[in-house]
Amino acid sequence: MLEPGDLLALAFDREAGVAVASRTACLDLSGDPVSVVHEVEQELRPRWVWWDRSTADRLAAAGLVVDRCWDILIAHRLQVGGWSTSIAEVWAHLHGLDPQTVPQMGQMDLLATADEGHDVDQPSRPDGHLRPEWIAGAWSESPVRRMRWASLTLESASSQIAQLEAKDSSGRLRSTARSESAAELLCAELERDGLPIDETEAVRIIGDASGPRPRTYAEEDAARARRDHEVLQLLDPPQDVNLRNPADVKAMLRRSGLDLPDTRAWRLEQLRGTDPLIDALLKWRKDERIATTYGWGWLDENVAGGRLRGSWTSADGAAGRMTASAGLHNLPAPMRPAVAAEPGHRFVRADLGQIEPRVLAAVSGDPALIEATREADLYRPVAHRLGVSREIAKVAVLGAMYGATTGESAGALQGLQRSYPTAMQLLEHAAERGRLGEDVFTIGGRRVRMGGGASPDGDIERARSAAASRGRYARNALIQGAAAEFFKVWAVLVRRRLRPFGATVVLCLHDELLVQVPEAAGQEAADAMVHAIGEAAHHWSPQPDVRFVADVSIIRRWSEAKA
DNA sequence: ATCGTAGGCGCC
DNA sequence: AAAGGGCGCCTACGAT
Repeated sequence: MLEPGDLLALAFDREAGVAVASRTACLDLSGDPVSVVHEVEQELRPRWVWWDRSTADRLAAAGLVVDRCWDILIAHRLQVGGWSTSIAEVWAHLHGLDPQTVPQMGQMDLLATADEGHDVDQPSRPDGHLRPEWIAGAWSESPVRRMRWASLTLESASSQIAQLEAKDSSGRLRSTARSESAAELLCAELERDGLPIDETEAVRIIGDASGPRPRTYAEEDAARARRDHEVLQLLDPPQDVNLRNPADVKAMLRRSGLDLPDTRAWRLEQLRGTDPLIDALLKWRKDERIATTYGWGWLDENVAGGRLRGSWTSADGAAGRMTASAGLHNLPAPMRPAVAAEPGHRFVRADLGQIEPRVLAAVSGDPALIEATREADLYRPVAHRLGVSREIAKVAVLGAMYGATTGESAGALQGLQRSYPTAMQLLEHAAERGRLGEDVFTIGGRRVRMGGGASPDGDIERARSAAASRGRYARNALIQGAAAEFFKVWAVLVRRRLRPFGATVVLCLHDELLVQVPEAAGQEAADAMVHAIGEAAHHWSPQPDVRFVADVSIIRRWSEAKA
């Protein structure tokens, strides 16, 4: 029988059945696959191994909760960068097969012929590649196939772990692969559960911004024309301007005596109050945003049964941030009152404070910056040390991490280099690699691809600008990527530690977690979320003395959180 | 018609 | 205070 051990490969298909493979046994478990997995989870607490998100999705759909896992594709992407990959490619990689010869799904018919005389109950073909039809689902068709699939899953993970440890003896890569795997599982659950929405409130907000729900296309056009008219009526010689065309808007403003390089909001915002046209245009854009992106169509398409659902990826961004669709990551502030805990429940919202400079202190090991993290407001000691205002210090630190070169922060940059040389050197080194087109690596071991080096010929100015852009990108990726890794360690710990309270994570937002919890458990859950920060830092931070802080509140609506 | 790109804005 | 990094999603537009 199965014994307590670390890795336990899982071939799970609710309809077909379930097989598991450990180092000592391989079983096709008959009966109810859901209760079987549940029992094994409770009794053995294994680290479940699977190939990709499809297993996480199946577990989520079955309502199964497991804690520890290893997602082979997630671990692979961590090492090769943000490129898409597949089971077939990772298999080929692990077995030293030529990636060019990986069979495609479209070739299945041809392969079936070429396969004649071979045992199609074997997962791999004579040439060593995995059978595409197995990957597509044929692995689950019989007990023997399920067991073979579980076995090769375990073998693949084991050899992947061996390769990964040979590359990184610190164990950091392995640790990142674990937390990133759990984050991928969390994404499957976020996708299934969605974010609680008070639909009545959502309807009210959308109605206020874009007018009542149109019943016909004509009504929709009329509402659109009404919004446009608020701006166009201010034009002295009456003109027909397409407000949705930036070039037209720029020309319109020039005719009104405003010559601007572009029409971006921050630029117009500085002119607010100087010209009614500017104010009207800014209001038009806010309303237009709600009407087009977060209006009736958005509500119909993404909100159902009191939940806003979108797709979640755990590391889609270049530097490994989580991404989400359907507005989950960019819901305008005026719409946030619609995000409301369900009856009898509360949200616990926690966001990591000043996460990027604290992460910079951790990954660089800069002693002076580590010292600054001891303060709840890190920018204060930095300002004191530089002899500048807090605001200037903040802009300078952020500018150093984003690659700003001009403006007020440029002066303070000198001071940063003198006071925090270790941190600044780390950033500068990353920027230099980026300019040269060389990949950089986050502290957790994620490869960030720089996509092609310097172009050999052509416009020198363009090449210079592209190199500078890559430099800024690399500089930021190191920090943003590390922050994303730390955040995910925290998020998956919260998922596990808060489960006894009946709490579920309902939103992950780069440095912010929103958890829904039964009303009575609010305070305990909030305390546990704060405690999990220290635990996450213990797991993740290369520097034990770096302090991470959070702002936590127990609220009914997302909008109630502090500004 | 369908595609990719650019400008723009929402959030972090 | 400056306008730098990331993503998703909108519209318009030029190329195919």
